[in-house]
Amino acid sequence: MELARAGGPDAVVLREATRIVGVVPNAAYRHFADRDELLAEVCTAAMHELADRMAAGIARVRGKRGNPAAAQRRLGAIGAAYLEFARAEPGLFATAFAVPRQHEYAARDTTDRTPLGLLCAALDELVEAGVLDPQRREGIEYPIWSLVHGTAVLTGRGPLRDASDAELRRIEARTLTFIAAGLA
Amino acid sequence: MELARAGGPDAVVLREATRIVGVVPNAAYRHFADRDELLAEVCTAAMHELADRMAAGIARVRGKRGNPAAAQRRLGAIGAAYLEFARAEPGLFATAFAVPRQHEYAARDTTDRTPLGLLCAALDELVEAGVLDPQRREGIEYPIWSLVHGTAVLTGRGPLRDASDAELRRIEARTLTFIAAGLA
DNA sequence: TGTACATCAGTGAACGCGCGTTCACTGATGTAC
DNA sequence: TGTACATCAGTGAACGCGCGTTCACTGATGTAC
Repeated sequence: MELARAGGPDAVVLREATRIVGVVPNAAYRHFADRDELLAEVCTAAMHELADRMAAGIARVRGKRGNPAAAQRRLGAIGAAYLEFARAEPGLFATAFAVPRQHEYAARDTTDRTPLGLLCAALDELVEAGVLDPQRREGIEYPIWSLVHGTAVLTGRGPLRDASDAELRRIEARTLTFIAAGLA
Repeated sequence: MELARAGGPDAVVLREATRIVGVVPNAAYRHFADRDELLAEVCTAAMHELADRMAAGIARVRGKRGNPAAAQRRLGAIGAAYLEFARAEPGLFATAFAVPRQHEYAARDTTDRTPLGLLCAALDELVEAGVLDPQRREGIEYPIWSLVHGTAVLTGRGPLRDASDAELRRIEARTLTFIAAGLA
């Protein structure tokens, strides 16, 4: 995780990991079949870290379930936490999306706190609160996820990475506004 | 370009490139300062390739400038070309976004066919055609770009990569619909 | 209560590999006088 | 018209590096009888 945090998935190097732990390189093979398995576990952990931060963002919003304003703020908190994680931890963010496949962590089951699960729950609440038309609910998690993810990628490692903090904030704000417009 | 097409930015290996050309490895240093400079040029070329395909998609749409329906179809063609490129050429797509910074290719100047430039031009036409409220025009290229890019990334190398063709088509369709909703 | 044995994390040494990069060089091509 | 010289793409040989991975091993810990 230390390596991924500092340098992304490519920095997850088996020998270096054993060095950090203070152990001889081949000792790693007691715990992982090979380098790929090590990386896969780091990726999964990074994805959980992201989900945890999103869940924390949601938890910080007061207001009981079903309240329209609270439901909207919860959705906003999800997006904000996602973007914040990508900005604060670019290495972990890149790593989270480097290997694992969908079924491993994007299940709709919300109990295991996956990013997609949390988003779906928030959207369901929005329907429940009467903010989002039930007819528009199905599958709308994908464009929303894409929008936030795209913003994170373009402004992170992507072509917009050189934007100033002010520009960045404006771009992120527009992203969240656009989602609101798309839901209305 | 061959290497990037097949394996993304990491596959752009100096020695392998010289092997393909049929030349001794150090001959490369007659043309590039080092491996990074080689990669940078490949990235730029990949980005141009993307822009070219987008431009070709636009050109395929009939209807004169300012016509509302044609303007909308042109915007749709841009998004479709972007997603099509990401799907058909995942290696080049990843490479295009691996290194270059914004100012090198995302200028608003439309004459040099950059992705952002083409998108902005299409949005300007949408305003001109009376489809998009001029007040909403400023900066709206960013969420739109993010949305399409996010979809390309999540369904390409990302967690949604295992989706079936049918699911993929549905996700892409929802992406374009969401954009339309966001513009209305 | 004591002994034999299995388990298992870690050791030490070594492997082959492909990489980027440096060096002094050659030999063809074009240019100046 | 011919000769001297600069330019420059490519050569051949070598470097050090860090990587993932394999091998036979040790030594502590826990368990069965």
